[in-house]
Amino acid sequence: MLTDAIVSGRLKPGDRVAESVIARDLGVSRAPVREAGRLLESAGLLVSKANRGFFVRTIDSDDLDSLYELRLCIEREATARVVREGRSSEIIPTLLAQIDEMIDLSQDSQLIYQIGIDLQFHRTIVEHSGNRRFLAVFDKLASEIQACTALIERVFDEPGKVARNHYLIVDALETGDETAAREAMDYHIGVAREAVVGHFRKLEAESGAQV
Amino acid sequence: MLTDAIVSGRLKPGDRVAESVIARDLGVSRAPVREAGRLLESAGLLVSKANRGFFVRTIDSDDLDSLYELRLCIEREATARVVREGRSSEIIPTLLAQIDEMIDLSQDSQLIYQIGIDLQFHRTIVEHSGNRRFLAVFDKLASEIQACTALIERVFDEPGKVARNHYLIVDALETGDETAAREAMDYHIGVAREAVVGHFRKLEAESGAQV
DNA sequence: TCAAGCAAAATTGTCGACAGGCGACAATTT
DNA sequence: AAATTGTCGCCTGTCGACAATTTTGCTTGA
Repeated sequence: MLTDAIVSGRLKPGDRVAESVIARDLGVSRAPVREAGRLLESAGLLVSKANRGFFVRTIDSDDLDSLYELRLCIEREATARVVREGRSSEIIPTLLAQIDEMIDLSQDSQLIYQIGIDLQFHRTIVEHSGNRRFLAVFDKLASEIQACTALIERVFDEPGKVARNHYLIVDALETGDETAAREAMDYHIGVAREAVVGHFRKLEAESGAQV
Repeated sequence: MLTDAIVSGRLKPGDRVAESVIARDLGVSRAPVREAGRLLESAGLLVSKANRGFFVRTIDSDDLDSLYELRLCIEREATARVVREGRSSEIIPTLLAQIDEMIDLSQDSQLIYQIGIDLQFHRTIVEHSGNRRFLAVFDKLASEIQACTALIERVFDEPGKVARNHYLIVDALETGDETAAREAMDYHIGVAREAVVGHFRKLEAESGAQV
């Protein structure tokens, strides 16, 4: 719904999301708002406290680091599976197109949208890993990562370089070597993890406590 | 709530769970039942279809296998982390007590309860891994695994042996070798995966299609 | 000036009711 | 006899209202 858009950018972590206010704004009853709230809660974007309502989820850098470690576990295996199941050639055209799009967006300094495509690139791989559970977990992660990166002004110093780094993954997929593919993804996510978590720690230091 | 108990045993996968019926039975309005339903949905025990309501989640053996592969990814790293963070000695007494309990239950042929403690054993490790995200994913997995194993009559041929196999994990934790610990968990879950998924495939073959 | 207590406002949790959608069954047609 | 259409009933999705709880703001006293 529209609520996603709101959470993605406008609202700050910790902000209260009163269901009665949302209901008034959207001109609907509170019931559907509640439903949507639960949905966003299970997506990890909101938390609900008893008798207090919904709040935009706060996240500290340690938690974000945990998130990236989980992501690493999933995508590492997913990438290996794509190779093992022989799905590489099938998805490489899509992946290349997504890299192109990232590069375009990096030139226009459309960082938020670039990260969106970035996550889609990774989703394509996970989607074709043949493990549905991986995809379900990834989708939850991705929405949180998107929300977090939206908070950081300059996530990457060289967006174009980040975009082009994805070629290494495609190259590894092309070799057909399961281990090489796994390690390429390992490295790739490790770099992202360091960059994003690092920026986030800086943000924390500036504004005190959790964001 | 009570709903958990119902799902855990009584209801069969695919069964419809009409919120109005539940509401009547419990003597409350439909609103709180809906809430609980959403909760169980996000726990992966129910699925909801538009305008049709909730159904007990069906699962096929491939999906169960995916579940175990995900579990493997998580627990493997969690175990390594416990060693790396030096938390082993702190949790070993708890783990040993849980193994004792499993052995007791295996002698009384209380298989369902034994599996409950089994999952608690694994949860203890994940809980102390220092990665909150691992625990969140594990808890979701665990409820589904418990529900699945409840469907299988004889999950393990030698419950006592399964219980004692956990000693190998504790031993590996004691060595303080990260790799050894990871591999011990790898092996342990691999065995369980084979057994549970195997039994499940048999169950599928007997009763046709998905369970 | 500040703290504590109290009352009013706002917000959530729950309720019963109504409208719309879906599936099942019966009636009709081919 | 099989297939299609029409009808009925049950269930969900949504609504407005009330009760319980929390928050806010004001008053009162030191």
